[in-house]
Amino acid sequence: MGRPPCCDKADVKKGPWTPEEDLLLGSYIQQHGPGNWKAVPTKTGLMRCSKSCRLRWTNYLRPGIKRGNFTEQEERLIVHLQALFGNRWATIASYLPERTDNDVKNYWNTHLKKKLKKSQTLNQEGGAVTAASSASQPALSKGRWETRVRADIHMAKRALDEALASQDKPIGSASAAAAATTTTYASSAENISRLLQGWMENKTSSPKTTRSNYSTFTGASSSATAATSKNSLPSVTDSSLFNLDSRNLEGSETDLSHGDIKIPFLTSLFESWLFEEEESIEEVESLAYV
DNA sequence: AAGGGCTGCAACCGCCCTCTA
DNA sequence: CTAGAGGGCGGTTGCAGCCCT
Repeated sequence: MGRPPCCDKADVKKGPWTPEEDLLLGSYIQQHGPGNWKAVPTKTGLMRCSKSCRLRWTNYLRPGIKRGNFTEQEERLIVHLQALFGNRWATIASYLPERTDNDVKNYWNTHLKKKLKKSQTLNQEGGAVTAASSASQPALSKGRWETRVRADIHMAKRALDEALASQDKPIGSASAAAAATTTTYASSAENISRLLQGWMENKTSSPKTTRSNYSTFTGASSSATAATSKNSLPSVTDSSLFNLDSRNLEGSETDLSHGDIKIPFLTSLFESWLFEEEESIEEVESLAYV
C-alpha cells in the first residue's frame, strides 16, 4: 500500500530522453528555475512524469555536472565517505559537487565495490586492514570505535581538501548553490546549445550514435558551483547529513548507532571534531586502523 | 564473423519526509 | 492535529554497447 503514482501512467512516456525533450525541459527551467515539478509536464507539453523531469534535470541537464571517469581523489573520497555514512549517496555526493548521487551510487556499485572486495581479499591474506574494510571488522570497544570514526572524519576531510586543491575549483553547498541561481540558469543555455550541436553532429557523422555519446554533450561548465569556495565546505551539521532516521540507519553499512553511542552524541562529536583545532592528527591516524 | 554473456549507466519504482492548507 | 501533495532518496531494472570465445 504505497502512495498512488505521481501521474497517470497511461499518459506518461518512459524510457530514454530525446534531445528535443531535453531542450524543452532545459529551456523551461532556464526561464522559470527548477521547482514546482508537478507543473513542468503541463507547462512544457512533455509527456513525462514530474519526477522523471526532476530526475532528468538533477542527474543530467543541471549545469556543473562533470561526466566521465572519476579521479583517484574522488574515488578515495567516496570510499572514505561511504565508510563514514554508508549508502547515503546524496550526502556523499554533496561533497562532490560536480557529481550526482546517481553517478556516485553507480560508480560505487559498478567499480568501487569490486575494487574494495578485491583489496579486502588481498588484505586478509596480507593481514593489513584498510579504511574501506573497517566497517566489516569485528565490534570495537567504544573508545576504539570513537577513535576510528574520528580518524575516518579526518581522512575524509583530508581527501576532500586534496581533491579541492587539485581541482583548483570552488565547491558548492546546497545553500550556496541556491544563491548561485542566476549563474546557474545562464549557463544552462550554453548547455542546451552544446547538447543540440552534439546531437546534430551525431546524427550526421557518427556511425555509432549511442545513448552515452549523446550524454557526454551535456557535460557543462562548472559555473553552478562558482558561488562558493573551499572555505564554505558543506558542514556535517547540515540537517540533511544528520537526518539519521531509522530507514537510513538500517540501510547503512556503517553502524552509527553502535552500542550505547546515540546519535545526538555523535552529532556533537562530529561538530566538535570537525571544527576544533587540528590537534594530534598523527596520533589519531596512528591509532586508527590498528 | 557471430552470438552469448557481461558491464555500465540512465531511468524507474516505491518508500519516506516535509510542508501546507 | 491531520491528511494529502510534492519532493528527495536509495534500490533496482532494462538496455545498449563491449568483450570474449
